[in-house]
Parts: sequence; structure tokens; C-alpha cells
Amino acid sequence: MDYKKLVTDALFKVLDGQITNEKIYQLLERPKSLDLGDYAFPAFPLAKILHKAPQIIATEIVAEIDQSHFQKIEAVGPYVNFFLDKSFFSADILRQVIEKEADFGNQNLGNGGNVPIDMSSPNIAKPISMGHLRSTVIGNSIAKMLQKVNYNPIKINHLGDWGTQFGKLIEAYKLWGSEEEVKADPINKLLEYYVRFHQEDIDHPELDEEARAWFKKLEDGDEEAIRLWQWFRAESLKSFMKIYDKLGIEFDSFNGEAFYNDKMDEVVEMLEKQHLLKESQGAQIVDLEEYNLNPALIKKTDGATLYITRDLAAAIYRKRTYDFVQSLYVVGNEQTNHFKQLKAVLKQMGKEWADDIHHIPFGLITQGGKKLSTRAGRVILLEEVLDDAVKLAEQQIAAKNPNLANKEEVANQVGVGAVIFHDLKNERMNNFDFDLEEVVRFEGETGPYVQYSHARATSILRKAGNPKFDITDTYQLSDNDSWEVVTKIASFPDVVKRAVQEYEPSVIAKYALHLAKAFNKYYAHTKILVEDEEILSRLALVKSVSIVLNESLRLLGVQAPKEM
RNA sequence: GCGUUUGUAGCUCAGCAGGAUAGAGCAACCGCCUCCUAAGCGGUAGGUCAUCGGUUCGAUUCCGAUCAAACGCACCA
Repeated sequence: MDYKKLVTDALFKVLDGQITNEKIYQLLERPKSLDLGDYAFPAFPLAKILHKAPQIIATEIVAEIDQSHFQKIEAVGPYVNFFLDKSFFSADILRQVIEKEADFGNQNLGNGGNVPIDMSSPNIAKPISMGHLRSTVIGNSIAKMLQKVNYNPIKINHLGDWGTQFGKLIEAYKLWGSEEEVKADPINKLLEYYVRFHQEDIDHPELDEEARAWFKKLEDGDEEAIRLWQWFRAESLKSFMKIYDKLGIEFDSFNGEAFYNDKMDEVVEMLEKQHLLKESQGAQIVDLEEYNLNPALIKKTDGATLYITRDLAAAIYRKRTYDFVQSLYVVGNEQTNHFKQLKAVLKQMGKEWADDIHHIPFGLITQGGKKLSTRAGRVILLEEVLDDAVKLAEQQIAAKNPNLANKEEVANQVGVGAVIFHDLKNERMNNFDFDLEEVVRFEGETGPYVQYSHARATSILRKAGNPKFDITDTYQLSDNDSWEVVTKIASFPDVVKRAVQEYEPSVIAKYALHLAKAFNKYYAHTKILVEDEEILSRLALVKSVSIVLNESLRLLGVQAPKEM
């Protein structure tokens, strides 16, 4: 039932002729405090029309309105406050959640349309850092949210497996590396070579020449170059998979940059055919002045292709392969211009679907206020952070719940959950300075807080013998603490919708915190397992909380242990 | 210099499409486990919502300017 509509209709009967039904619906708001009711109608806009003070209008509305479906309707200053029938409303919501379970909040916004999501995209031969975590977990969460509203997300890991850095890497490996070393500790060794290259080429610029030559060989299909490249790629991927497993994230495609090597000529030809390509300072560009953008560099002076050439090929490939309704790129804020250019070039080419491409930017993670940089060796390794978090979770369990059955599994869920949740709880665009203590915190507004609340709920249900609920059950709850929980639960579908529309996992994370808080308050003040006539209602509430918290965490890509 | 993003309590951040006394969490101080997990609950203290203008009955929220920070500004991705 749409309760806002109920309120609107009641008001409309009184205000017919003064204001439209739609306008009333639009004007209705949720008061900040439940003391002020569940819906409020501000009378200000009517003051002008009726030439009366809004306070008086509010009082008059209350005098005339039909109160039959409400617990109470009262005028407070210039507002008309509506209090829903708590018992009736609670029963209605709880029945819905218990019936639909994890499907509660599902809606059809997408009609099953395909949505490729470009996400994670680490560079081969470099470790996954905290910076990649953002793209990975934001993309993953958006995929789950899209699925919930009936889109078909396709998670694409656009690996950085091509480019001049491989020339540098091969050169560095030939100079200082060995097969045994790499086999023992692939990523770290490869990174070491890479960092050393950048240190030494300051004094030995001839290294750059060599590196360029190696990359040229690679492009020309030189056997040794290809062999090394494939080896580096395979080793890197292996170690990436370890981390993705820990995070519980899977991909539908690993087509990275190299995959588009043979697909760029076609793009260049298309551009030529449409006379979009111009020469400028020896390079091939597409002029984007009419979009107020810098020209897009399609080919370098030496004829080599660039980032945007590859992304054009990828965009076109994805349209052909998936016929997407939207195409998302979860890539850092600093690349905003690149995506503006990408869309502009596609538009120039007459591809109207360029409008379906959305860059989902996010803020930077810094350390000590400085940008992380692989080259400078300033990296925070994601794997280490995850390991630290899990260790800390183990300590927590040892201290708080030493008899827990599957300690190791739970420690993983909680530790990793803390890291993921920390990354998702704030608005995407916010920058944040990395602080390990902050990331692995288990108290306050954290992932473990939500997990703990969920575990409490499931523990109660377990102690109650996991009761079965029936559609014919009637629930009666009317106290304020349970009411706060119920109203939060009821808003879940809207929360999901908003999160999807804004591509913003933090909306879900914030919601989960609020619901957990409301439940913990209820839990602290109300004894649930008491044999009286309301026990089934209380258990239904607990059950609903466990369902919605579990589902919220799932949408964030965070596990919800039943006990912790 | 131009563009983008950000600026709310000591710190980290909420504040949904403008509305009723600006909210959390950390940190500080004080309470609550003979009772379903204290990873919890409650209380105290802490704010010229960067600054100045504009629109509006009403602006933390919308618009403009200024200041500050981060990022970007063709042959890296």
C-alpha cells in the first residue's frame, strides 16, 4: 500500500479546488523526528492562495479532514502532521518482508537490459593497491544493485595489460631480474624492477630508449617479448585472483587493453572516412572545440595509438557485443576529461548511444595528503590491508566470543567486510586519506557494526527455534522503538531506487547503519524472547530486520555471518 | 591561467528533489551486563553550515562572486 498516497487523498478531499493532487503529493515530506508524525504537509504554499496565515490553514485542515485511517492528525504551527496507524502499518510491512524475503525491494527499472561495467582494471605487473579497491568494490556494488532492479550487469575487468610500461618492465627484467625470483614472488619482484627502472632512468636516459625498443618488439610480435609479456600477465592474474577471491568478487570478462589491439585500425578508418581526423603538430587528432574540450589524440607523431583510441574500440565493441542500455565506467575522478572526450568523439561519429555511457567517478585515496604512486613506490597494498583486518578480527573474536564455531571464516568475513564497508560508506566523490586504524575499526559506524546487529537478530531467531511465519499471521506492534525499525524497513525499496539512480553504494551503506542502529536500540530496550501474546510480532520484526540487513550487506558485497 | 570536484562539531562524515530547535560516529567525560552476543545502549559537552551577495514566505540545500584544498589541462593510462 502506498501510504503517501493515502495521506494525499485525505488532504485532497479537503483542499479540492485549491491545489492539485500531484502538488500535494510533491509537497508532502517526512518530518525529521517521528514525534512530528510520519508525514507532514506544510501549509506555506497555500497561504498566498487563501490569503490566510499558514498556521490558521493548518488548523482548518485538521478540523475538516477525515481522520479515520490515521492514528492522529494534528496541526503544529504551519504544518499538518499525520500519524499512521502503527499497528496496521507494521503488520502490513512485516508481512511483505517475510513473504518476499531477499526479494523485498526488488523492482523493475531496467527491463533486463545489459549494462557492462568497466571496473577494477588493475595494471599487470603491479600489485593491487587501495586505489583499485575503490573501483572494484564500487563497481561490484553497483552491479548488485542494478541486478536488484532488473538490469543485467556485466562486470568487465579492463586489465592494463598493454602499453609502454611493458617495454620498461622487460628491459628492467633483462637487466636485474631472474626467473627464479619472479616465480617465487611474482608481483612484488616485478614491481621492484619497475620501481628501480624509474629510479635509474633519471641518471640513465638511455634506458628509456631500450624500453621503447622492447615495446616496439612486443607490438611487432617478437617471440621473446611476447613470451615474457604472457608470462608476466599470467603470473599477475594469478595473484589478482587471490585477492578477488578474498573480496568475494567475480568478473564476467577479463578483456583488457591488449584485447583491443586488433580492433583499433577499424576505429581509425571510420574516423578517416568521416573526415574527423586532422593532423596537428604531427599527430592525428579529432577536434572537439565545439564541445569545449581539448582535442582527442588518436595517433601519436610516431603513429602509435593512445588510450582514447583503445577506449573507442572498446566502447564500440561493447555496443556490438552487448547492445547495452547503459555502459558504465567506474574510474577515478581524475579521468573525467577523458570520458568527456570519449563521448564527444563517439557523438561526432554519429553514435547516439554515446549518451548511454556514464563515467562513475570517485575520489582519490591519499597517504599523508599525497597521491599514491606506483612509480614513486608509494603504494598501500590491498592484500596487506585485508590481512591486517582479518588478523584484527581474529583478535576480536578471541576476546569477545572465544567459543565461536567457525572462527576463521567469520574473521575473514568481518575483516574483509570492514575494509569494503569503510570504502563504500562515504559518498563516492569524497577523497580520503588512508588511515589503517580507521579502515579496520569495528565499532561505531562500521561494517562490523552492521554485521553484529545482523548476527544478533539471527541469534535470537535461532534461540526461538527459527520460527516459521505464515501469511495469515497477524502482528501487532505499536511501541516507539519498534516503530522506528518498521519505518526504516519500509523505506528500503526507495533507498535501493535512489542508490541505483545515483550509482551510489553509500546510500545503501548509510541506510544499513541507520537500520542497525534502530534495531540495536530496540534490542536494548525490549526483551524479545518473552512468552506473551506479542512474541510472534516481535520475532517477525527481528526476522524482517535480519532479512533487510542481510540484503543491504549483500548489495554492498559484504558477507553477513549468522553469528560472530 | 582555464576546467572539474570539494569546503557542515577537535577528527571522519550525514543532511533524500529548499521548509519546523542542523544530525551521526570517533575522540573526551559520566552511566548501564544476576536479563536474548557490552563489536551494544543511554547521557554530558562541542557548530558564525568557508566568506559575501542574489532568488524565495522560507536557503546548510538553488544561482553568482570571492577565498581555500584536491585533481585535470594533447603525444601516460
